[in-house]
Amino acid sequence: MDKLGENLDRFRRSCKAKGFRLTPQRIAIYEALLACEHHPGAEDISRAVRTIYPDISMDTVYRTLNTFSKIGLIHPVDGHGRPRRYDPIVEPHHHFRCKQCDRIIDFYDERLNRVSPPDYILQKFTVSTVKVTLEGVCDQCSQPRKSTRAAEL
Amino acid sequence: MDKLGENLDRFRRSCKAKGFRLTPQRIAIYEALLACEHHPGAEDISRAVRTIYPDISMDTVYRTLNTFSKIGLIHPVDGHGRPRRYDPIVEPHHHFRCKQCDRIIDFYDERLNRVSPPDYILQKFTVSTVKVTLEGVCDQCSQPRKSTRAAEL
DNA sequence: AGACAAATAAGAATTATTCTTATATAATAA
DNA sequence: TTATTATATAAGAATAATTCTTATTTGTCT
Repeated sequence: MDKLGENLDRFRRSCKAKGFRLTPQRIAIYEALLACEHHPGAEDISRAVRTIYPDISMDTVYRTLNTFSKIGLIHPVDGHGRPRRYDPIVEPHHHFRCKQCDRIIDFYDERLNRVSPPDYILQKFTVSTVKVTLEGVCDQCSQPRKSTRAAEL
Repeated sequence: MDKLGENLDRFRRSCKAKGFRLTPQRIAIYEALLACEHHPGAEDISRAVRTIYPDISMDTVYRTLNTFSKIGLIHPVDGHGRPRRYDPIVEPHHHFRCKQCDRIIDFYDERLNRVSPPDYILQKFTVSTVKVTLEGVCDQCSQPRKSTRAAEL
């Protein structure tokens, strides 16, 4: 089975397992999540899904993203965020965020996966996640002409 | 000079240097930033400043935080965030965020300061900041009784 | 002290998100 | 396969954080 199929399969199983109904809206939203690169927000998802279901409501998009998030099918990027953006990739990986166009680009690095907090922190707090996030300017925005900037400077 | 004095002094010089006026509101807001632990948001700042200037407007608080942020006197926590929270400490350090009470606790670690992105990323992107963020449950919230939780479970 | 650009207060406007309610529908069992 | 029922949905109101607009005030530099 290919990656997309695997994901869709996991999605169906997760819904079943938790007793959530497999509605066309949910399927379309999950497919849009997988298709949208650079970590879509509710608005991106809504736009993508509307090409198939023109009457989908924003509320459904938000509610569904929250639902998926609760089952662990997707993760909100950063923990804090508004407009909140989501990541449908659940395997360990890291993020680079472009300060200019606000794209968030995945990357994988074994070394970073193993970054660990200092002992005196581990003794005091229960640490469940360690996130390494890079910020800077992406390849597209570095080229003065072809920049696809979507955010303020 | 003590730490507080140093900071206030840097603050005055930064304002002068950029041609920003030294208004009582700005001074009060900057002092509140230094005094508030765990990375205050606009509401926290407003509450603190109101004890001295009861008529300060939320707009002034927001506008001033944006101004400070632009001069690099403070940094927004996380990059994305709403309610946005600020960090008046500009020396390199790291954050632990408690998922239960939402406190953000500073910690220092030389090893983490030296975490570096993989080469293939550095070749493609201009990386200006590397942030290591921990999430989990803090010491206060681990003690079932005395928890000071302020956020949803 | 006087002039002027910059900062402020007040409140309207905007944006992202959640809530409310009435209707529709997926899953289940008859 | 249809009837039942709990769950999901659409529509739009409500909320929260932030920004914008405008008229007024106030640092700063003469």
